Amino acid sequence: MGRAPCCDKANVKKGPWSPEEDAKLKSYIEQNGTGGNWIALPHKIGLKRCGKSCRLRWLNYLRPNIKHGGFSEEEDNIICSLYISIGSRWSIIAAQLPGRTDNDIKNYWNTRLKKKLLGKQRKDHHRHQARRISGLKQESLMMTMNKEAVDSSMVHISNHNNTETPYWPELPVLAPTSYSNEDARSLNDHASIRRLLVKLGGRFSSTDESMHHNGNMEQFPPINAMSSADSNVIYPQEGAASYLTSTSMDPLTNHNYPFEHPQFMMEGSGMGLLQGLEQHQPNETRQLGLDSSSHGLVDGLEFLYGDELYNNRNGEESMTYGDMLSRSGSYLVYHSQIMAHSTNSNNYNQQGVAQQSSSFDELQYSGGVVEE
DNA sequence: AAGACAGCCAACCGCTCGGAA
DNA sequence: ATTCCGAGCGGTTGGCTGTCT
Repeated sequence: MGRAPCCDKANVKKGPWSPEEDAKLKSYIEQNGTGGNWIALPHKIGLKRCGKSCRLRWLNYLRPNIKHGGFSEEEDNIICSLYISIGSRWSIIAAQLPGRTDNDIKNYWNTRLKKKLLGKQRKDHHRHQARRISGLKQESLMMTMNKEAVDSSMVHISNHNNTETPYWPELPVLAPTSYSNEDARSLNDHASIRRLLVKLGGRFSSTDESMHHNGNMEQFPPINAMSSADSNVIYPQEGAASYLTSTSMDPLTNHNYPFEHPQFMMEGSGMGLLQGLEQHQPNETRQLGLDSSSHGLVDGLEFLYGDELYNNRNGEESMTYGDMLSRSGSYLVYHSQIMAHSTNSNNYNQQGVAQQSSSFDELQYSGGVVEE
């Protein structure tokens, strides 16, 4: 026997909302809030609508400060990079874009962004194909060697080259907003952030865990350790230094991204990454035993890495796929922090209005040290 | 001018999760 | 410990609109 419906389908109106219905719902919620019960709400105000439908209408359309359409380039970048990091978790992505709803972003992705990226990919595919081939054999060997790490869903955060400023897409500054004490406490709650990341498929391995004492590093060698003689493995540092609490530095606009100070590694990030990539290159990423088809991994990341990736293939300093993964993993961590922060700082008032706080200032985590 | 097609987006559906009983 | 139920989420659908032929 199936589950009982949430409302009487026969007496419920479907389809587009009329202005009158909108007005009724909006004025009621603005005056009284949702009352914490969407199912009962339509009966209270005499709407022949399902509670779920009311909730959706409010959240996606009637709620104050909702933006529709007109996505900026910066928003595009955030959506794309988060999608690659975490996949289709639209609510989390939406939390990073004030005024945007998950539904809006989902629609935008499905109708425009995906095509935009795939179009670019197809175009660039032909342009770059020849260049790829030359570097492919060596890279695929490395990736095969790293297969075990990937199979373990592990991307170990490492740095391609400490002295080199990597190319990262420009990201918008998320304007700091004020916090209540409670918000600040919650933001400083490492455990809650970690829980979120665990929930998202990742794992903190921070200084309070035994990562750098118990041989985990050996168990999960850094993915690019074999791509260079001096594996720039970053180990967590004892005596955690606050990174983002330094006030003069904007954590987003300069290049001192959190992943330059990683103190943790992520499990599952590789799978999240690949999950996202599979949308772009299903056949190729599916074979992610990372054989010669692993160049598919690169496709779809071009917008993150620019042509540098391909251009470098001609030079001596060519970026390896291991580097790619490392950077991607770092980027994931970076975004995971955004997510963690967002989740902890987003709260909803009684009316369901998102109280978005985007400051990074309260998000503390320990710094890292690079072993050369 | 009109039919076909594609794109877009609001809304629905069904599932999972978590809290309350 | 179990069941129930509402909230929330992501995937999908259907209809409207614009463009092409």
